[in-house]
Amino acid sequence: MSSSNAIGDSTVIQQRNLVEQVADYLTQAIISQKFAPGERLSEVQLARDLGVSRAPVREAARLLESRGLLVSQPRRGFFVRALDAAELNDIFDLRLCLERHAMARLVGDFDADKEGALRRQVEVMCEVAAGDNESRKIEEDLVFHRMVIAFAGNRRLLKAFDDITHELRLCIALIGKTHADPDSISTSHWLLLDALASGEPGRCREAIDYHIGVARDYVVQGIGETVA
Amino acid sequence: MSSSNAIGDSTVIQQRNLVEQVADYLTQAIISQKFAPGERLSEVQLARDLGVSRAPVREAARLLESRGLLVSQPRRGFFVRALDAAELNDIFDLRLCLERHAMARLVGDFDADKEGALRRQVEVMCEVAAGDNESRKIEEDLVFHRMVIAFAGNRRLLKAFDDITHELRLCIALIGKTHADPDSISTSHWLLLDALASGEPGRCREAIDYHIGVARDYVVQGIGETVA
DNA sequence: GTTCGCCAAACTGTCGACAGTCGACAGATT
DNA sequence: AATCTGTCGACTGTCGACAGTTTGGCGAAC
Repeated sequence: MSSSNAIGDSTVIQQRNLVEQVADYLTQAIISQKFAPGERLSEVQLARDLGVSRAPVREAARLLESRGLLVSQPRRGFFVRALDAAELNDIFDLRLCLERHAMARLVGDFDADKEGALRRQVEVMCEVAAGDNESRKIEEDLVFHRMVIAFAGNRRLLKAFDDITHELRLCIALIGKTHADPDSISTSHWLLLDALASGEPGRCREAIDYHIGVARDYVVQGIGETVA
Repeated sequence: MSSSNAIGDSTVIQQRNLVEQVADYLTQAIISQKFAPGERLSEVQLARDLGVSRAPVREAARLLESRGLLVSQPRRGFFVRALDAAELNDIFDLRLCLERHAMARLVGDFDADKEGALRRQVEVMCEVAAGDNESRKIEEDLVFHRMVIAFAGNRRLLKAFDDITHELRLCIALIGKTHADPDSISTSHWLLLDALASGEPGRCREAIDYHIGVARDYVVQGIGETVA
């Protein structure tokens, strides 16, 4: 495995699709704010920097466009997606829509296996929350929510969630920090688990509404500070 | 000036790039069953047939992949998406999830303008339902549901709906016919309108659950007959 | 008759190149 | 001084070509 930050250092990269590698590089660069929101990306320059031709760069860019990390203007090229407060609200509203549905579907056939798996994941999140690896916290959080949706049994629903996952990473990265309080994260997720274990759809809905609402308010407030 | 970027009244100079044209061609070919589900598509052959090079064909294929009309296997190429009953169920379940949410959001600020627009669309659907242009029926139906979601005011939600729209067209085309009874279509949509106009979230949910449920059962049953 | 291995054909992944188009800048004009 | 216009540079859209891989068929071995 070669270094992850640069693709075309000195060794030529093989085997894995160039498209995927370029896509990973671009994703990382966008998430880590190496490219500013709204910045224009030149295909030729990217190809030069990464030591590949324009074809894989174009395909990777199109892939990231479909994931909402880039936007393209005809004959002008690709730009890093810039999110405003309204778009952010929409994303979290859609997330709420998907997770509500998943919780409702899941509470119907919740069992010990699923509960155990989710419980272990929350424990992992608690461990990570103590440290200062911010991106790891985000990823483990997303893993939990993805598990909930996966357990709901609708693969197309899971795909829809994966689609907005990249946008979630982007907007969380934009405000530069996760939830301030580590305890609040864990308790919030324990509440989701309790609601599922209770078997009551009403409690599930309350729990997920509260959970997503807090996350949305936090991010929207954060983006407001960033802009202002 | 009334038309600064237009020549004449409605003729806008727009040179559609080859990618879009190829994408449209492929979409039409897939929807109209010109390509069988699961069939492998050769980039070179498509390029030859369409008189273009492989680059636009590849990009168009990638676009259709992101829309769920094609699937790609590394180093093997693109295949026409084949849907089974389970995937079909998942798609309609996700559609229900999205439309429920949109109805709930929309019923909050439903007004005469929106009601009028939706009413006119249903009337268009009634006119079309009398004829035998099947694809037109499907399109006008989708227009109605898209309007509902657009009126809900969440653009990301609308994008999620647009994403599954292509898959909906595909699976409706697979069973080869729309709802048998023209009257049932119109009444079913009038019910949705009445529910929205009533302002009661409960009635909205009932109406959309019934509406999508009927459509799903119809399609799932249809695909069962096709396979069996 | 079946299975394995090899070979040729076709295909995908990637590359470099060309042409048309867009935006910026300098010069001309009012 | 401000605006219009012509030119220039850079970039995207598209193309044809090459290399490595996959595929399907044919023949040999069991």
